[in-house]
Amino acid sequence: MAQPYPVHVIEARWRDRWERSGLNRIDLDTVDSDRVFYNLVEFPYPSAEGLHVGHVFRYVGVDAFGRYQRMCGRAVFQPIGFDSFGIHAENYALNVGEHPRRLTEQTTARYREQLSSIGAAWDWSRAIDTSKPEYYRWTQWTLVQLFKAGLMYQAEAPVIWCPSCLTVLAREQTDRDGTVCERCGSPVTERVMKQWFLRTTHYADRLLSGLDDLEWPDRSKRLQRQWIGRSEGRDIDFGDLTVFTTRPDTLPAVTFIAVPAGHPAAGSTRRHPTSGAPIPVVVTDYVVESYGTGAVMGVPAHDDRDARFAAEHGLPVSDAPLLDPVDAAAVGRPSVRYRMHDWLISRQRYWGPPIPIIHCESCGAVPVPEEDLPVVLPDLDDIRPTGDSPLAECTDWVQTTCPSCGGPASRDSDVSDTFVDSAWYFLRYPSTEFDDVPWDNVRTDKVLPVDFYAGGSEHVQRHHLYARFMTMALQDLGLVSMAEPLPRIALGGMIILAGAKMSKSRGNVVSPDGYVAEHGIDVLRCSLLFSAPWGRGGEFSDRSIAGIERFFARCWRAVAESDGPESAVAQWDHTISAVTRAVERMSFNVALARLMEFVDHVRSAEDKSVLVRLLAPLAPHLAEELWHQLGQPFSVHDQPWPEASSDGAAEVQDLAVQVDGRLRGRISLPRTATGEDAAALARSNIAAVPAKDAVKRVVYVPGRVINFVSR
RNA sequence: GCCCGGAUGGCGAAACUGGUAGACGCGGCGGACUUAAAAUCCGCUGUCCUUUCUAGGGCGUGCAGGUUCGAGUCCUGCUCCGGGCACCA
Repeated sequence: MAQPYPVHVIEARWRDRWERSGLNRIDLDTVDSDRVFYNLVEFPYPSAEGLHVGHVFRYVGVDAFGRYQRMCGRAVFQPIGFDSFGIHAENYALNVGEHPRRLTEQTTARYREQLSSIGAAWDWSRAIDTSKPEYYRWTQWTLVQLFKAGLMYQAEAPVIWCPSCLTVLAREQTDRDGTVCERCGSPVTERVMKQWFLRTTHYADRLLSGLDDLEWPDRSKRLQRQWIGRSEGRDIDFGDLTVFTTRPDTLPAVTFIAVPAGHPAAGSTRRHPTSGAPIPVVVTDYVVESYGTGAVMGVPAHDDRDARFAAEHGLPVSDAPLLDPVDAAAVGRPSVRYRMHDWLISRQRYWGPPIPIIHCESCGAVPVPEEDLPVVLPDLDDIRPTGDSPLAECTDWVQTTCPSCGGPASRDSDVSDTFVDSAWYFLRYPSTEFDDVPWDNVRTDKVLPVDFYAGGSEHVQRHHLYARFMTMALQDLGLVSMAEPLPRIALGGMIILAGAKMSKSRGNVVSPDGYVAEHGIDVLRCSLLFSAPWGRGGEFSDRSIAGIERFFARCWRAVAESDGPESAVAQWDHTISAVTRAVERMSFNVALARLMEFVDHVRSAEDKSVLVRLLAPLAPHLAEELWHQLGQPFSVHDQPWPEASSDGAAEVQDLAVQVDGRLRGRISLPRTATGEDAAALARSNIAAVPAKDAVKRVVYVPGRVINFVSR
């Protein structure tokens, strides 16, 4: 469908002008802290398939929101970057036989181009890339700080191992409930290795209580609470064997103690702490070694699982009376357990920041001195897995001297989890030009916390939690002043195709490129935003494109043409407040609907700039062009957001007339009319309204309904 | 198993805090303009019944109840779809 204007010429022209004029950048040195609006969206992992329309949907919603904030007078800081380290890139590189660095350069370049083409007001001058030494230097620095503070430690832990691929797998790289390797289908095994952990459990209570004050979706808070999984109970000693229970009142009815296979006490007995009776310690398949004390009281009379197990194995059931609350509260010792574990950050992989630790026979684990950072990831030719970390093969790199004693030592050959990269990246954006500190405290205090963080629900348990943990830890170390970096989060909906999330492996990725080439980015932006509320998402469809193109053409003509006498338009107020409300709650579909209703009135309007300004966050290029056509100075995006001049109460509106709650007609009168006026008007216009003495009650809701109740 | 979200025309959806269900758009049908087409514009478009052709009425937001003058919205019990956690003591 042809537009009445040259779409691509206009879009290219204005995007170029915005970039040259620095429209999307703010001066962080001179800006007033109160005006800063840090509008952040989770930075993408640059995958090989390129940006798809689901990304575009998420990003343009965030962009529209940021542009709106800017017109409301905020100094919007809207950076973007690339989360380019990680297993996904590494695996893809292995599959196609390329080096991850080269592949990442390609995919990042393509992402940069696509992200630029969507017309979002990114501040590209502050872009970050987690796989670049100038970034991961500070990721490593952060780990060194945590290590020095005792928040990073090494311990033996099981990892998932694929005996066929000779590699450690992440849980996400397994199929069928973590039992087989997703790449080769072989059954996976467990292997115990020494690994690095961050002490997230130390912050469990603060991570939990901090949630109360956050402006997050209830869903997010619930998921994080569930993930942290705080559970209060008692530790009870059965001799040398301690159990954890949340039901100390059932202690008298204990008939066995359940432990997992391999437990040293399996097969023995312990004395019951109160009755002294011998209690067998039995192996069950339902006790988790790593939770609680790894041993559980078996109470068949009060627990279904214990009852089933007792029945199957001929164990006795006790009907001893339960303890009353006072006695129960005196049993054992109070104990709090968490489902959340410390964060295992070691990855026996290649494509990540080397863990900045040197192992020395005499000094133990020594952090790399800050002046020696970054520990640069060596450029290995062959990163195919051999059964050990790829970096361990690189002996020139591994062999080093101990920073503490100067003796021979070796570098840790693991890399850190990608989630470490993204746990602090929001601190880096405002300080990208500093190469002597990870972030400048004046900058950080001015710009953070993030005013609006737009993410996906897939990141609630991990990324959002790790970001909070990291910030709390850094606060305790005196390195940042805030505890909560992301006080306001909104979760964007996902765009799916044929019922599934878009991904290359499913072969259902829809690229924005074709649509942009054919219709321009503003049309794609608005048709995506029009098809569903931003927070919901849904099945991808290009059906709304035709409607958006017609709407744009009507906007163009409404501005370019005039008919009849020009007059002030009373309906502006209604439209302005409706669009404002819709944008505030990210319902851009409704904002567009209200503008569509209104556009034809603009032809005879005195002040057409209102339409153009309301359109600016949604269709930034078209609005800029229309603004220019109106003879207004560059840029529409610097203009104030229109304000409604009245609440519209005096306007004549329709009022529903009901009898006993059933609709019987409609009358028109201002919302300011009294109940008497409304009742009289209804009675004279609508035959179904009963006589006065037959009415027991009249319910009048101004502007909505008048209901005559006869029963 | 536990927790959560969702279900509204042919389709995407709207409905502020319990107050006119289906805004807006797509698609469809009919019409105007045109030699014709495209584009554009106008009208109709949940469903059933009655009709003096102008309307009037019944039903209708997954199902069954309830509260209320009034329920898509609140409550109870279900069905289906999506998501999270999962032998977590």
